[in-house]
Amino acid sequence: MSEEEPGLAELRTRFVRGFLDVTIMKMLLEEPLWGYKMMGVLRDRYGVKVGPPVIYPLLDSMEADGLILAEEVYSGKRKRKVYKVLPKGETMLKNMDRILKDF
Amino acid sequence: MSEEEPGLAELRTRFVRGFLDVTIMKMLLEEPLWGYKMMGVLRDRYGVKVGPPVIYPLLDSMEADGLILAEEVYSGKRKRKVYKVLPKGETMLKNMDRILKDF
DNA sequence: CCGAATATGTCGTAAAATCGATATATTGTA
DNA sequence: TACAATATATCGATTTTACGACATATTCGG
Repeated sequence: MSEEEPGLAELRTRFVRGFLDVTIMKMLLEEPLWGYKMMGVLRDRYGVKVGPPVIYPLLDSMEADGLILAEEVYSGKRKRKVYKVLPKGETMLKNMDRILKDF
Repeated sequence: MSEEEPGLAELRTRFVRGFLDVTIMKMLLEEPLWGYKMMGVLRDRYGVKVGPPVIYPLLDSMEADGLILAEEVYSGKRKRKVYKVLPKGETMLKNMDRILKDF
């Protein structure tokens, strides 16, 4: 009916995909998360489908960069790698805020 | 000397490259620009090198999408395609602002 | 006890982005 | 008059990124 607007949803998807690392760290400030849970939050909150081949290598590289740190949490025999943001990651988030504010 | 921080400059480059269309429209709100001039502004203001094979097809597709409109301006025999932002482009910028504000 | 959901992870290809090189023409400067 | 800068535009190869499909193991509900 209405002509397609330059979709808010599409822009948000672009932003989340383009700054998935930053988005993940923002999410981590709100609640403890592990890879599988992140995929669900990204789907439910942003409508962005992020699969295992995207999330797990990304989390590994972010940890290697010193942005986040994993802690292995067991509930029974099930292992979860719960992440938290490190100081370097917090600096990155502050820099991101500055860029977005200036824009 | 100091270890590399999660660079403000690198983040800005990522943002500009990832949202080159949006960045260009923001620039167009401030001053009239054409492709060649845009490359210089992007280099001088953001330190982002954007070459001809990137800028010209992008401007064409943005015009095809109805985001911007080109006007051919002649100074002598030299042709410049000066762009302005169309309503659809303004809507996109407003949506972008909303996303960045919510983030 | 079986299937769906949870949880992490990789392979290999397919799609997309990037970017140097090239092409053409005009204008300004030394 | 020759060279640098302005201005638009494309080709093609390389590099990067995305993503379906697969693999493995645990847990929970019916």
